[in-house]
Amino acid sequence: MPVTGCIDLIEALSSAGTVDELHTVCSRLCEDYGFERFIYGSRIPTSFVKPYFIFISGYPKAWRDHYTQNNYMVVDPTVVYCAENITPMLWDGRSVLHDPTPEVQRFMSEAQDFGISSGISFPVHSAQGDFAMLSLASELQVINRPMIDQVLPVGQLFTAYLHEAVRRVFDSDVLPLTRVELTQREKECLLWVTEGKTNWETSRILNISERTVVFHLQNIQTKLGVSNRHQAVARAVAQGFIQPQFTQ
Amino acid sequence: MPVTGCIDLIEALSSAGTVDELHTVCSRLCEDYGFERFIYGSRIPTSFVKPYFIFISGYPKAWRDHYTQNNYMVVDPTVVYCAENITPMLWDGRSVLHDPTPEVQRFMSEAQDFGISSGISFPVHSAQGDFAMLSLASELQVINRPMIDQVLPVGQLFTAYLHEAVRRVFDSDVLPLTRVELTQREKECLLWVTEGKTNWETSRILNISERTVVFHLQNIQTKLGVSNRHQAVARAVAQGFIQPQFTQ
DNA sequence: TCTTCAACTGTAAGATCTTACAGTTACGCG
DNA sequence: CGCGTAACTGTAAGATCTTACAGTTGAAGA
Repeated sequence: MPVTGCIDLIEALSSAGTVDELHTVCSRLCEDYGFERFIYGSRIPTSFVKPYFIFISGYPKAWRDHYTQNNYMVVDPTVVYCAENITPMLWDGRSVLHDPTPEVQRFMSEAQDFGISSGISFPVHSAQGDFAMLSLASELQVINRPMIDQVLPVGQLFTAYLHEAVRRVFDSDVLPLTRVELTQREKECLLWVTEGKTNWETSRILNISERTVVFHLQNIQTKLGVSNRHQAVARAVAQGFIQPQFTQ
Repeated sequence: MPVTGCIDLIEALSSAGTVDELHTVCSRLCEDYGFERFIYGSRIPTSFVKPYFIFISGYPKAWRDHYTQNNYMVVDPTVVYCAENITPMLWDGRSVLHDPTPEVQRFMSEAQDFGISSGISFPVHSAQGDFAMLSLASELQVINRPMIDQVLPVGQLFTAYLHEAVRRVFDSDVLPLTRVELTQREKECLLWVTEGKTNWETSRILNISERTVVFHLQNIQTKLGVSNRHQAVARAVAQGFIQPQFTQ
């Protein structure tokens, strides 16, 4: 059934330079694998209370508006699932969801009114703390297994490349996501903070004065634009500035 | 070429209950897609300084031992790449790596002495902060494109299911990774700490006394088994106990 | 050579967190 | 009705972080 090779689609993503081009590639994936609609969304941990969201929507505008107005992200079972998992989720009006709450049932039935009846959602989580997902949707009441089996591997890979492409496009085009760099020493100081060490303890570990530890941590706070050490730790960990060590 | 369907392999993962069974499924993937060797590894952020590692190795034992003794995780370009990225990495002795350092060149040549010459590595990052990767390796000097194009989509999906299965097996079998639960209120308090708020500010936001904020944060520290608030924040963020909000 | 930057250091007042003490209230479950 | 649990509250001493002041040193690049 697929007329475009999976590799071709991925190359198309890599060479896309605008959101519109990405939209087109997603539409092609949809068509090729027998779905009518798609939507991509991602959440960037610029803040925990008010993160930054990116959407590329192939869903009906009316449904998107309704969705946003009702803050359906917290209800949508595909979002809830994908935020916690790494494997795809199949969904349709009935069988797939385990004991849906009335709220979720209402949500699914409303979606169906807009032609979003069944589909598959692919989650992605990045080392930089991004959460992204791509949903492919169909008007079919019940999910079509053979169709799914075909799109399953391709979709998972595609979604990873799609998110990578989105970040590339947004980092160059749309400004609000500025990446800062921490120096080696700053990361070292921060590492020991995440391990529960005090300034003094860290100074002994790194063999520098306590004042210098404070100095580096102050610089981190300035660079990250945060108001205290707790926020700096949260931001740095969430965005992958420091990762668990490989060295034992 | 693949004799086993991709879906069958994934079902085999889901029904596996031991590490040995997972090992067998990975071997089957290898065979089916024309690779000789595989290795799966994951890093669980139990601590930033000394995280917990899990390996399922289909690599020669001698090479594994040599690798561990030399702490090659910090040199291995596939690990370095996968720790930062979400898309697969193709590798072989020459072309694929951009300006390898002498250290990396030596590493690649040593690997080759053990029959690890080229291959593909699939990264996975989970919402719980796990980092995992699966490498499929071949003795071929130069990477075989048609072979790769076939395994690319399947490998990405398989790796996600593999990691899920590994966590399932380890959570039930091997004890050291005990998951704790934070209450709703505890998460709320922690959320505002990650946003840089003081105890007093948080108390105003949540409409409780400052003492109660302290109380919840103390409970979090006890539950997570950490020594202060910074470590609690780092651990909670790293392990996905709190995620950026979906509600605007 | 001049500039930039990482890395480093000291003092001190004030803000905030940590820890120890000792409780109350409301809810669900057996 | 007892038990466990989430959620809540007060006081106070001591530990730790934050912010303000004001710098030096060495290496890399223009």
